[in-house]
Amino acid sequence: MDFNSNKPIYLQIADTICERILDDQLKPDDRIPSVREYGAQLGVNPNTMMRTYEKLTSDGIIYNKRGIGYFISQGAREIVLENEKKFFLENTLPGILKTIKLLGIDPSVFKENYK
Amino acid sequence: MDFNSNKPIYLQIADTICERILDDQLKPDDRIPSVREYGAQLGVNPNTMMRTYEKLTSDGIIYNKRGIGYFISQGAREIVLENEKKFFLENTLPGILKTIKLLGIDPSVFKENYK
Amino acid sequence: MDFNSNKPIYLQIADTICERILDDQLKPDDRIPSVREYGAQLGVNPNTMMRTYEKLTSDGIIYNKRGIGYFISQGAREIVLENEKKFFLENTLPGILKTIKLLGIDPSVFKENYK
Amino acid sequence: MDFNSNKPIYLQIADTICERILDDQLKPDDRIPSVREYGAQLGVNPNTMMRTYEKLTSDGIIYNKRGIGYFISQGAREIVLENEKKFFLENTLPGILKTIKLLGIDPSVFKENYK
DNA sequence: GTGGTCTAGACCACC
DNA sequence: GTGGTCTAGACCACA
Repeated sequence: MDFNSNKPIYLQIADTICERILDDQLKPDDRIPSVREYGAQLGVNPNTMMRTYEKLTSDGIIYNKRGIGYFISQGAREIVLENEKKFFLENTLPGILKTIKLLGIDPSVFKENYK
Repeated sequence: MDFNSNKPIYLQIADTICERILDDQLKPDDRIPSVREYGAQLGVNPNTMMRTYEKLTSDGIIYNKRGIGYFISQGAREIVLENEKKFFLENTLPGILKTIKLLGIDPSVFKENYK
Repeated sequence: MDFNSNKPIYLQIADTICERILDDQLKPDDRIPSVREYGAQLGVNPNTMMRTYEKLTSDGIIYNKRGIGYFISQGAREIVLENEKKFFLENTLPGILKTIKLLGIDPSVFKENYK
Repeated sequence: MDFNSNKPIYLQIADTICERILDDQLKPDDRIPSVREYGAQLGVNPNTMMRTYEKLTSDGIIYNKRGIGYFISQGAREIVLENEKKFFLENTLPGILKTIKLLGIDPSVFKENYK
């Protein structure tokens, strides 16, 4: 957690969870800690955790059983991958291409540094 | 101008100016419009324009003649290039490599889409 | 059982029981399963079942013999019918009329879909 | 505002705004009050207002200009109508039909009471 | 125990 | 002035 980042904490936490899903550390129907528990763990207010969980729920990545807790959705990994892929191709890639062209950087740096 | 972007408007405007410098549409000692004029043009508050000019001034990209206006600095193009190159190699590149690896994107997309 | 519905689970279960009463699947003095048994059947906490039974008891729809179990009351069917009729005419109907008027839905959809 | 309703306040407020949109009291690009102003008006915490505005934004009904305020979206009325129609046909109608059948209510009550 | 909603008050970036 | 995020603490319904 970077408390000074310009990226909201609740989204940073969401990202962390998404990464764990991609890594298969979190699998469908796994329970994730309660807002209170996780909040205490991270030194963050339960309300902030709640915002994270709301966001992930509306994205279909986790689901809720009332009074019990939050769980990873069935299609979670696919949704996360899809989101990130989309974000990359739409937002990141065009900027990159424009930039390296402007800066005169050879596009093969990517292949060379790719391992 | 994208008023809903998460990127501050004043930085979006700064970017626009930097791009014109890179394109040689703006050359050293060219005068750029006053905050009022430019602001009216873009439908933006003069205060916001002022922040743009302050930022570019502190970067050494433009300079001010009191009572006359703002002008492109001598080394402007080089500074802009240098800034962007540095930013790209330090901040953007590592993230890109990590991401495309995670998403299973072939690094040759860059070469293919490069024109 | 829909664990994500905004309707409490204990009320969903109560509704299920009421429907069986209306259908004559459950008749006066029939015994209904114990909270443990029924709870296990539905994958629901016995506490939740208890709330269902408490609610139905206070409505006079079921009654309890200590140490033996819960049973359907004599007037159960009439009570359920009465409750639902009252609820419908008081709460549901006015909202429906307002809504279909606003949405421009023809009130004959009811007659058409009624089978 | 009904502070004792089981429906969250922030959703009640959202509904109010949606109704005004349907009534054409609020038209595209109209500004709605700031979270502080509207909150004070309704005797509600600005945070609660914020939740309302977040919800409506994610539904595409209003949009935000940073530092300026929230405004009605172009397609707002259509979205609201669509949402309510969908909700009615999917959630409300089936229950109604089931109920009136069970209760032995003649479906022509709708036509008769419709004005 | 769990989540869901709400308040009060704070700080920040941006216009 | 605007929204956006966060904390602390409260109360409630539900399991």
